Amino acid sequence: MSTATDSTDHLLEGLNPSQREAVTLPDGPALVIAGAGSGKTRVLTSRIGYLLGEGRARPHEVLAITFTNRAAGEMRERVDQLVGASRGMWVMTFHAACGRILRREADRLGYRSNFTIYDQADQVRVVKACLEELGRDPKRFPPRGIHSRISSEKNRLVSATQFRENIGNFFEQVVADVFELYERRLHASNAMDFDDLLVRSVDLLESFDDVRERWQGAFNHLLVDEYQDTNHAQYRIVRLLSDAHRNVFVVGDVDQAIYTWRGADIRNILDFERDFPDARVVRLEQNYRSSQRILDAANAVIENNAGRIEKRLWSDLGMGEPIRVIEAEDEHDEARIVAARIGGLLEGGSSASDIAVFYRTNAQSRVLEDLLVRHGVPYQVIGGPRFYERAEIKDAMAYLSVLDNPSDEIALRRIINQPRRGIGDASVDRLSATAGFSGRSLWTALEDPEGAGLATAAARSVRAFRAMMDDLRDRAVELPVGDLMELLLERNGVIELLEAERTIEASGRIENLQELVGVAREYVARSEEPSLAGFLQEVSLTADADALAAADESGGGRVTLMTLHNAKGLEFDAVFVIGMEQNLFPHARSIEEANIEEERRLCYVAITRARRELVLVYARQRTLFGARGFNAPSQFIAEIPENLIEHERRPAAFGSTTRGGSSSGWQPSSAGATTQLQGIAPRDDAPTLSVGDNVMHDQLGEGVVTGTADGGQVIVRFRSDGSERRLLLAYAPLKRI
DNA sequence: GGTAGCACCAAAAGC
DNA sequence: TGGTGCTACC
Repeated sequence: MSTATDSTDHLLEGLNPSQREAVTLPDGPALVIAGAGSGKTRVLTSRIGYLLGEGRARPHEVLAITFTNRAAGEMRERVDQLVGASRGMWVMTFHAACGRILRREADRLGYRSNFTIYDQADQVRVVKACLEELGRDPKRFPPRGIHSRISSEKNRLVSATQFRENIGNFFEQVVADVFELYERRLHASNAMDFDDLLVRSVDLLESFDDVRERWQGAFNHLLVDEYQDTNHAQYRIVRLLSDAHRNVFVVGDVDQAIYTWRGADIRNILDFERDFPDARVVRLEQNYRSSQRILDAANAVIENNAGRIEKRLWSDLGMGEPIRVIEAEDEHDEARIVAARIGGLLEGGSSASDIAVFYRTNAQSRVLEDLLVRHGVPYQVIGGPRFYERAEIKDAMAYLSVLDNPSDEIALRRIINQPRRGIGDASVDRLSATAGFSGRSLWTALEDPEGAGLATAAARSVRAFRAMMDDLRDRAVELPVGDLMELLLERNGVIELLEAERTIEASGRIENLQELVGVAREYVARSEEPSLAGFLQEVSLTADADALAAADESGGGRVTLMTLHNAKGLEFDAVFVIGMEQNLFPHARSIEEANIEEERRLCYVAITRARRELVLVYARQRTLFGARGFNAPSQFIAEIPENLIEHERRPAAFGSTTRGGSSSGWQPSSAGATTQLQGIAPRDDAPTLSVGDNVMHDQLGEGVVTGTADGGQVIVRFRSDGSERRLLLAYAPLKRI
């Protein structure tokens, strides 16, 4: 019998022997090799519960690291369900944990604890500004490229100075110059980028013995999920924080490492046993998700990779259905096949939410969406524009950033003339230059606009802006952040302006802003110590507020479309992978860069998402970037043993319009309503319409006239889809209602 | 200061 | 093909 006491018995119920072994391991380093669908989250949460139940750790002594906020939230929830004790426990991402540590120790590094966190767009903007200052042509040196180089150097803990010592060509020379300037600018703005959160934490822990000891003592158990996704900086943090107690419990799967292109270093997991020679290693190979046939396919494919830890998934769910491989004529045929098969599954009683379609590149979703709409299949696309990247949200957040940290020049520049208040680029440049001369911040320069040589009108606007911000800063002291947000939106006049616009887009923006106020209120209600800075920190580390939440809540009853990368961690009864072609998947770029192994891992991830049914589709020809091309079927198809596959080949297409029953009644809608009406005789009973009239269109439904134009044109916004169309009065089937 | 037109480019995306 | 970012204009 194990040493489990009554309080921990229930944590081990239903675990298989390997899972149980992992959960109950003694203190010391541990590596859990967790295959897809092997219950790793369960092992992690049970392990935490077990440590608490055994009295080996108190909640605040546990640091559990995940890679996404979502995963952190789920883990916290499951720990709560298990032992109801996640309060005070650090269950969060690397970035959030580092941010928290850095806020407390900021002064050691010459930062103020209210430092701002720049997101990707901010970072690129700074790079661009640096290039301009250095007089480098952004065409020859694209800011995004320079930025990504700087970021990858930082993730490898290479400083600007170290980088300069090893430059080999002119491009790197420019990168080195920008790198140095970029770091100085961020520091001057009391700002950190995402990489800084990790890099500065390493600096902090390495440079200050007392700080290191304090944080090493703060936790006595460190757990890391998705360890194969750690980059070098994160690896150093794990080492630094676990050095004293060495209770480091990492879970991962090399075969699911699909993020090396963004800095993840699989050597971290491959070398774990070298780093910790006394590490206990547990393999979780029993899969609770898929049929054996699906696992056989996954195993066979991944065995072609060299750099891996030997592992073979098995399941007791039976052999299941054969894997279907289908040849399509082109991407339209492919979409038709998938839509029809999905239709069949739905008729057979499957739930749409149990079905997913994966593709390598986002652009592939479009054709399929068309077909699903025609077939009346409800679907959702994961990915796309994110809540916190929308302009109005970023503007509102920039206001908050300036209120909290007026040194944040990027944020200040963003809002100083937003909404328009007559402070143009020229004025801002003057203010900034004046500030630069006297070594002050742009914010300080706003106190004396005349001193910077601004004209009276501009100076007045600057004073008014500064007065408004000062006032808001005063209010920020007592006002909860939700109320503060509401107040500033009222004061800066954004809502009023949007309301005046009276367009669909504007009311969408208002809704977004209201949602943001709601998010802030919700933050205040939920936090132990709500603050403006805390809210900013949380938001800047959250990128996906709506996309994934929406997937959970409104996702019921919808087929899910997403990229292969987004599929990690999810599972569906039926999985379709489209675009199974050489050059598309594996992607041409990966082939060029000899990165086939990572693409193969992506394929492994895709296959192992399926519970019962897996359909792989390739097209003989496809239009890419406007050009038609032929590709061979993906090499990964050939890597699946033939006896697991059932091939289906459609008879050669005769002409696409006559195929597919449910799409037959559909009429293609051409781009503009005016062209659609070509060849129809003009009518003479056309109504006279003016702006504001409500109208009815035979095909497009109800709408409102928003303008008129020469040649008898009328501009109508339709209620059904919010689209605005230019119609010819003489032809359009319109009547006033 | 706003936008129409045009040239250019094109993988994936967490924090 | 379609989205984006810059220039040239109003």
